[in-house]
Amino acid sequence: MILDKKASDFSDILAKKRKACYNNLMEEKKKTLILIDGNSLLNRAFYAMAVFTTKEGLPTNGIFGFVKLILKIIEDKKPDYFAVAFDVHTPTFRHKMYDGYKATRKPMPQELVIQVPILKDLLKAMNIRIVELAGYEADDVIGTLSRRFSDVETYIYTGDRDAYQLVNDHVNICFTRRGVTDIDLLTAENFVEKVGLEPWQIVEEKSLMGDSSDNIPGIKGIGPKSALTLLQRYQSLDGVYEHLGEISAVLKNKLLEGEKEARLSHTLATIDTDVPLDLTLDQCVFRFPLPEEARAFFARLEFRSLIGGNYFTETPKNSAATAVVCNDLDALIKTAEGEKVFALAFRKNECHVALGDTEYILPLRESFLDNGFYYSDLKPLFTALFAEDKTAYVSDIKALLHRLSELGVEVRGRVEDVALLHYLVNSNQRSLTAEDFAKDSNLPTECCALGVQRAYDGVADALAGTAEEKLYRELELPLEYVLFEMERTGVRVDMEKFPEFSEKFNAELKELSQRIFALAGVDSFNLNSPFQLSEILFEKLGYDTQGAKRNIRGGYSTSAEVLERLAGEHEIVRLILRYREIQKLQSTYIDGIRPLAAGGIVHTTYNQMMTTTGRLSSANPNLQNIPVRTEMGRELRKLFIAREGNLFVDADYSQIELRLLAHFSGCKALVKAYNDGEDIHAATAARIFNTPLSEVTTAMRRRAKTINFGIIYGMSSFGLSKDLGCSASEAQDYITKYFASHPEVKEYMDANVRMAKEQGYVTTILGRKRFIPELKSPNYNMRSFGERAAMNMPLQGSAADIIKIAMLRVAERLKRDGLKAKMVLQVHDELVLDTPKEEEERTKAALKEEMESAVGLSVPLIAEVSTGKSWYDAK
DNA sequence: CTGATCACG
DNA sequence: ACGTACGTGATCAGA
Repeated sequence: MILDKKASDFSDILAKKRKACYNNLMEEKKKTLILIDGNSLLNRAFYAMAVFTTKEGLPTNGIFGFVKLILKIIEDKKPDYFAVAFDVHTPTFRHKMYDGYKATRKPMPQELVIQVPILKDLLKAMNIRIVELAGYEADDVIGTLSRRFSDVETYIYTGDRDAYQLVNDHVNICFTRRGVTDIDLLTAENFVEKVGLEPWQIVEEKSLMGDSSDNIPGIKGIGPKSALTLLQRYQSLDGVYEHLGEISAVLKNKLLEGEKEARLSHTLATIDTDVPLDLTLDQCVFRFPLPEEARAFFARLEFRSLIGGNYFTETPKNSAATAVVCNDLDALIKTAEGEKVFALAFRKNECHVALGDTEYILPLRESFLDNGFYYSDLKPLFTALFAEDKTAYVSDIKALLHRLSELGVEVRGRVEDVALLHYLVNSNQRSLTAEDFAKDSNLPTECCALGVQRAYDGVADALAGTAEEKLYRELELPLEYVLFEMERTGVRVDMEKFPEFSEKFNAELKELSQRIFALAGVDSFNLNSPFQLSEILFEKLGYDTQGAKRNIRGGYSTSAEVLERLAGEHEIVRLILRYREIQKLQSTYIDGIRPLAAGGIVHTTYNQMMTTTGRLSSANPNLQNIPVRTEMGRELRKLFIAREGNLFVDADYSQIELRLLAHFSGCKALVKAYNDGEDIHAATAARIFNTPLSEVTTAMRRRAKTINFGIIYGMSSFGLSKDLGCSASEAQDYITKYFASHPEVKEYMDANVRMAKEQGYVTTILGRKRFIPELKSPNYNMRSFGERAAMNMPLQGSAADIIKIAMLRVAERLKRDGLKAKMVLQVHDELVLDTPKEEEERTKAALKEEMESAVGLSVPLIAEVSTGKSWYDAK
């Protein structure tokens, strides 16, 4: 018996139960009405998180936050009636009465303005009533409805304190602080306790103290404190003026002088609860679940996390999908043997296998007490599944290969990876999980394996014959196997060296901190706290901040860049810089890596779906940022050693991105310089400074080198000036000169930006795409960022493409030539092999050849090879 | 859980 | 008028 309980049936029952419960509540209780101040909450939601956009560049963060709030309200309050009120942009009676009304308010940013009409459309799709009336604000509309519909329990959601005045025995305020998730509930019972006043006194309070956000004047010199005291004694504005005689002279004077403003403010702050609205309660009926159009709308807005929820009428497609818990492994293996295709996913403590339209859930046990299977029990199942005649659909093949290799199962059949395929379609979305794919396919999360398979089918059909498909099939998918081998092999580390470094570093840290404390004249402070350090340097010692940037909490930056400017004059700053350097080496590289090097081997994880450009990234530990730039840091590379009897063979692409720039732009000067084997930075200097090559000084060469880097990053004069240590105008001068002497580079960069704007994306040498929605942003900084990314990605991404090709070729070549070398590291433009000494020369030659012939460019592609017993020596 | 800082290409 | 190089990951402090 395979079937234990049909999980899908089970979830049906739960859904029915939930609905029954919901209906019961509705009948017993007073009905519930939700009123939302649309503008107020959209604002809150917008500013609560960073702007994010859809793939096409439409900002949606405000809408997303708003919708999340609505879904939470639906869950918490189970509303029977629902309405969202919006302001209409025509002058209201308040503007007519007082020119200054809301005059100080900042206009909505463009990114928010465009979200308003979309939010309204979405609310319509969700069947939620929108109310607005020219000449009135959302507040007035809400006030009116809250008074008119008096036999329902009303909850008003707003971030505007004005609405407090509406609280009564059937009207409650849900006040949102910081964003929209932190909600403060105000009711008739708790109001006085929380606010210190009666609801109606809010108007009295505002007429005294005013309201800067609405630019309501109030009385000059009266703030929240005195307003509260006055009202607690005399209740109202009228009461205050009736008892002027009892009030101190100073305050009395203020009150007399400001009486006119106070009376005006009173009217402005009073919410109109009698707006001529033509709306009945029945027109605000809210129905749950939400209509299917709402789901479609969510999908269009790319609200991936929301479309899978149980908010909607039904799951239209995929109704054939069923999930079952399996407890008979043998029967499942039999079933599997009869299938040609399956999907596999891991979720929580479960292994999911999809065969046909059925998803089999195998609970995994960690201890004797758990139910389910031990992982090792699954070996026969996996052996059957990964047989030659079958195709597997999975969502992270490399992780799977590790799991299978632990069990000793060999992959004989075909394996497809949806997550990888999806990454090639949109590199802006970080690696997706099997559950994400279930959501994408409108499946419940327990059908994650089916989700993987259906998502694959959907994407693969759409990609047939495209560059993405080719990249996937010929580059990225085969590379998964190479990376898997690299990770599994790992890098040998010299365990004996850790304590040596550690002792040296710790002793020096101790001494440095003592000297720093003494120089600062304090017992001690936390040197690792930038905040405490800035207090010592810039407040206690009073050093010149030299316009150092302030960070968010008002402290001055203590970055190396700032400290280095002070180091010349102050011994303590030099010591701090040295402390920082050693602390970094100790914490990140010694303490960080040692525990990950069990058995003398570190196994990093290469993430193949992380970056927007196509590069790999490395984590746990990150072996792509081992120090090299300073001698002390570089010493740490002695930790990484070749295996017994072996050597590291290390090859670096020489200036690959600059060579790609020459190739893509066709810049005659660059192409010629590379083909003639010139020193590229010196040659650039000669052209920028209009000097014969023989007269280029080292200083000129250094500048040219910096400029060459700047070009690759889509440089600005400001950024360049910072690196060059010159003024922005001087830097601009260099840029002008560079582009004048390399006009093709200018054209190439412009073309990249233009293309990115026209088609929405840029591409690499292999056709890898990066979408750049920032280019459509109304925000200048975002757009500028997009332009720089458009200039950089084709270079950085093509370099990534090329080294990936090289890795495949090297792996094949080693196999073909019967060499025992193992690839162990990739650092963007560098490959490190661990090779038996006897094969050093053959391996060196093979590595260099394969790397240099990975692609044909209009300039030579050079890899510089070296060898050594440690990574330190192999340079 | 975010920001500051700093390691790499 | 206004902030700024491109791409990553790890650690620590301090809400």
